[in-house]
Amino acid sequence: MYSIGELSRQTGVKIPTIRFYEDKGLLPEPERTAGNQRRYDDASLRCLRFIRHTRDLGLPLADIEALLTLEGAHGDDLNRAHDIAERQLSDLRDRIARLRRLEKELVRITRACDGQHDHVCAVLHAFGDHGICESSH
Amino acid sequence: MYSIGELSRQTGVKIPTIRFYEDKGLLPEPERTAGNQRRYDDASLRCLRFIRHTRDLGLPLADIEALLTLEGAHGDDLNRAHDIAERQLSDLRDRIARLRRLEKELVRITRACDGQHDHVCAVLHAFGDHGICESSH
DNA sequence: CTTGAACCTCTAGTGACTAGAGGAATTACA
DNA sequence: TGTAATTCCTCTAGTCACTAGAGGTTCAAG
Repeated sequence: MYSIGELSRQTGVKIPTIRFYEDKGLLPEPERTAGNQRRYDDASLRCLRFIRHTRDLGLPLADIEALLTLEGAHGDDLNRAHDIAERQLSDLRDRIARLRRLEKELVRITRACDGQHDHVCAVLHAFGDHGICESSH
Repeated sequence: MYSIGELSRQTGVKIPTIRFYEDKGLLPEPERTAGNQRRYDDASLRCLRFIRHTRDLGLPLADIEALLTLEGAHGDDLNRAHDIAERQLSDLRDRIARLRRLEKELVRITRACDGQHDHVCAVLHAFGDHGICESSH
């Protein structure tokens, strides 16, 4: 049995966030002491680790909830879990591609006035200048 | 002179968002018609395009505001603009590196049950399994 | 048995919008 | 000039995923 603080230490999830997940129905309501404090078991620990990990992967809480209700599912439901993962992957690839384009442009911008800022810095101009960049974003 | 709708069409920024920027002090308060509707000039249009573009680059509104107040600045202030751009670039590179790691892991996860979902889908297991992945995130 | 750390609930704030209600102004066309 | 459609106005509240703080209670160690 863990207190909320211990659970927090074990998982790296902050205490208010744990309570927030409980509130949202992602984490099952734990037992309580006579004094109303939360006491968690290993199932809760695993569940919270699952949430933490999937959050780190960038899944929104709604998707995580869907996955949690699918646990131990069979047949079609499993396809749904698979779908969530695939959709997530393609989202991720989009995000990466987009950021790569922006990186290029930021490089251009910072180069624009590297070294001498004599009079008018090109950075400000470059920031505002959408026309220069090759890709529309 | 543009109405708010026209400005929105020209820049791709949604109407409520334009008003929101004005509220936050990013966009100067425009003139109004006798009937209290906003009328924008080309300076506003340029300003909004600047905001739009820098937002697309991932800058938070606070940084954008800082850049806007630096417009036409000299000397040390220009270094600040440069700093904002450099900081933004390194943030961006961090984000990209992180997402690349996550991509790898999502690939692993989706591969885990490609094809046959006979009985227990490995996706769910893989999502929860933090130990498998090479990098801690 | 006392003290200090950890816990409780509840409200409100963050960033960057977005949606909707309820009403007023503008524009297009007859 | 009339009227209907469209656009605009302000204001409030909701989104997501937390985070911070107030004010009070309970637990664990010495």
